[in-house]
Amino acid sequence: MQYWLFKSEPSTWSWDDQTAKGEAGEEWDGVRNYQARNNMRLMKIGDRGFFYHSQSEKAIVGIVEVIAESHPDSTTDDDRWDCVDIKAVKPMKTPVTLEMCKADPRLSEMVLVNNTRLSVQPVRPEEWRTICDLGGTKA
DNA sequence: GCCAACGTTGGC
DNA sequence: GCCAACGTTGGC
Repeated sequence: MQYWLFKSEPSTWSWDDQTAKGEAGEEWDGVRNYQARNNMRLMKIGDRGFFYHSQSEKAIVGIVEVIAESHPDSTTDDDRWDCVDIKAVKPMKTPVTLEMCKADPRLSEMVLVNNTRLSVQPVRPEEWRTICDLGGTKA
């Protein structure tokens, strides 16, 4: 099982939008970046991810689960772009802000901290545990 | 709102 | 195949 992080601007697609979809989940579409797409192609059903709000909030706000593996992105005819489906699992008890991640030495090598622009990124198991801890949430 | 970082495009 | 120009993202 792998861990990931999904980044979204709350004004475009927020945690509330995601939870409103319930068990049915939703496509993580609109990704037009090869690295992010390649990460999605590696995902398996049951993999877990953090849901991160960029821009104003800059915090990990919830946990999601992959419910469909990579398939063509329905929002484009361009066959270069694939996406997965994810569903909300649970919110973080306390949102884990970017500031907290930067301040924690255990997270100094996190992609979120070092490559701010990558919208779908891998998370190491130890980073996953650290963030769950900071967020007061059991994985 | 600005700007740095990064990715992509297109001319050569 | 290189590299300059451009566009986009996201933190500040």
